[in-house]
Amino acid sequence: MAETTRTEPRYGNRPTMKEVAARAGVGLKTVSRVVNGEPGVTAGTERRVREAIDALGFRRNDSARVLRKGRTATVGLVLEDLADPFYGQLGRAVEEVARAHGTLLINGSSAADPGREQELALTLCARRVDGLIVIPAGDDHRYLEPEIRAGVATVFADRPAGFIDADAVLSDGFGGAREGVAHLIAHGHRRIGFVGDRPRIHTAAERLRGYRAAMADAGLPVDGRWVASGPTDPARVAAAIAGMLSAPEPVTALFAGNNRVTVTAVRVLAGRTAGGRGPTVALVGFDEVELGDVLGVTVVAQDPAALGRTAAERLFRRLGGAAEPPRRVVIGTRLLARGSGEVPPPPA
Amino acid sequence: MAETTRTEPRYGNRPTMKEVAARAGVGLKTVSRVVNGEPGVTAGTERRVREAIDALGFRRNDSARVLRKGRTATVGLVLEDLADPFYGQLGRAVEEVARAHGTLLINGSSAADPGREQELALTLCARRVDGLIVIPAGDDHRYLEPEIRAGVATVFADRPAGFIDADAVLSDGFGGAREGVAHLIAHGHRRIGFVGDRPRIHTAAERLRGYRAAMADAGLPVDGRWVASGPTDPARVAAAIAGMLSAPEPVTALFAGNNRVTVTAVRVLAGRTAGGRGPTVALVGFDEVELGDVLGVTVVAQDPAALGRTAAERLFRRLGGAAEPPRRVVIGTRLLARGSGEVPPPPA
DNA sequence: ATGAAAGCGCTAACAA
DNA sequence: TTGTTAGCGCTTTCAT
Repeated sequence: MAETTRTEPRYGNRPTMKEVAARAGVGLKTVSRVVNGEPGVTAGTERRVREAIDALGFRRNDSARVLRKGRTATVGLVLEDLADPFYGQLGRAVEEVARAHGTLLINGSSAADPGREQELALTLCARRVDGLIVIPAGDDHRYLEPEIRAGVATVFADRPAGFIDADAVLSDGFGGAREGVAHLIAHGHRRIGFVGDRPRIHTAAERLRGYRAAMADAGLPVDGRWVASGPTDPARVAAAIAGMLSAPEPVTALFAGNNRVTVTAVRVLAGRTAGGRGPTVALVGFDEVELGDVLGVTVVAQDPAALGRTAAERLFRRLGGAAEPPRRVVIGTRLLARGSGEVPPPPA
Repeated sequence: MAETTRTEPRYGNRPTMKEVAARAGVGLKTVSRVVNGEPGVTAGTERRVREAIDALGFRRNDSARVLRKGRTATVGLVLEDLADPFYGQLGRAVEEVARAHGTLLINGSSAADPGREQELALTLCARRVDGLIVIPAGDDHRYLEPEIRAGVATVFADRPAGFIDADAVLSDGFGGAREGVAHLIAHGHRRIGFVGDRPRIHTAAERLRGYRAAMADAGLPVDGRWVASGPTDPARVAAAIAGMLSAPEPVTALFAGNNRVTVTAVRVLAGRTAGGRGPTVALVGFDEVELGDVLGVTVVAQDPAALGRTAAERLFRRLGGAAEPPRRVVIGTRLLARGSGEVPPPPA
């Protein structure tokens, strides 16, 4: 045989352009032209090439194309959990914008683990995504500096980047929480509990800040036992709520710092009412929950799709060459009064 | 200059292994060894290489690697809608299995459009995914034959493939629907409505078949006006339900063919009860809805995570070389009685 | 309108 | 232990 080295790859046994060219009796470049719809091929030649393509089941190898062209037409999205409807909606919105730009989206879950966030983001960079949208799990993003310098457009969503200056698209957690808590105060509550995520999470901290601001605005004190910040697994949340409600001076209303907490709070409060024990407790949740309208759950709604869409549009503006300084975009929230937040406190 | 051709790519301005090698004063292959953790490099050499890597901000270009190695360590997942919690959970389960196999998952939404399903699946093949999990939107998958022949392992999930013989992992829609409807019959209902998706969707057809089987088992007739198969947007579903309930001989119970229908049905029925008009209507839904437990919605629950996990495991078994004939795996459902399905019909 | 040659950044094979 | 060479499948450049 003629070859000196015979290395094995070949992806199963996929035909290459070279083979298509041989079969069609044309040059390699002509096949390339046909495959990419470039001009300069006569109808007859094109037909012969297409026949060879179909006969061989040829499909262009995009890895080789990418290697040569330098652009992958791919963007990455690092989110927290694909199974969470909030991120699902956000991701879907990003996907649609990417699609409109002829770009493939690769998304992956960090599972709220900073190490996984970094691993995933860097894996995507190794695959040479043109751009990256990150929903931070960690709070230090300096690891992305070399990538950004090398030209990977990067936008942060839902939470800002840590220790680097970059675009960010956020919900108004402070304003939303403040409005939600003020709503409870307006309905007569004075002892209001806050149950939210770990305070090192930016969104959680902002919402807690909004809670404190609303209380301060009304001249109300905040008892330390009314604030429960930590992991939002059902067990911990249920215990925290139970504690606040069984204290000598129990809270008469709850502000839930995210949708996981709201769901658990609804369950706990439903159980209390069903059992007939204790008075009805008012509830306002941050972020929407499915069927919240039917259940009458008052919430401060975010717009996850707007968050994703805005972040993606910003990313593609950058990819298009926009060189403005990094900006922070804040997306407003909406208070949806549905019943649970309008329950007055029991008469003293 | 020495070069004859100077082509431009270079991905922004990323250093290559060659440049790292030059800076570290070693050969290209030595850098490759360090980057890939291969043996045969002294500690001192390795240190110098690592310094060069850090100084230059080098990151291996996986496109080039893939081109050479022939395996991408990537699998694709074509699902219907990332924002739907059912698919979100399924996707997340696939992601975890892929991760455990050191593989990246690329998922994308078909938006229930067969054309988009095909476009997305073939795009993933062009990127040379090693394997593919498809949740069909269309019902003809012959377009995948060349890909499968070329070695792309393919598994279908939630719905079977059309016109090709391939692995499939499905929920027991027939058995689940039959059980759910039998449950309503056991509670005294004789006129039961079915609201589901378009019958050309395999899952929808199976569930409708289960409904008919349960009715037949009990010797009950099925009035054509009790069956509404079509798109499950809220408007159409609400209209269908309203029609069934306002007929001269109205249905006394509803079986909802998917979670979208269940949500709309809950809304419609809640509205009726709130208005005080008409009797309470029993409801059993196929597939879980969030907060369904709190709302007391009786459902036939699927296990989307099990579906995803099982499909992914099957895919990786194939990638590992398993050559068994294609198999269909059916995952059972569970009836969760929570109240709405145990309401008796009004006295005649 | 068509094709030959070079090379994208990496890894496999082989030599030193 | 380390380096050199060839080539993965494609696009770019330039010649015909």
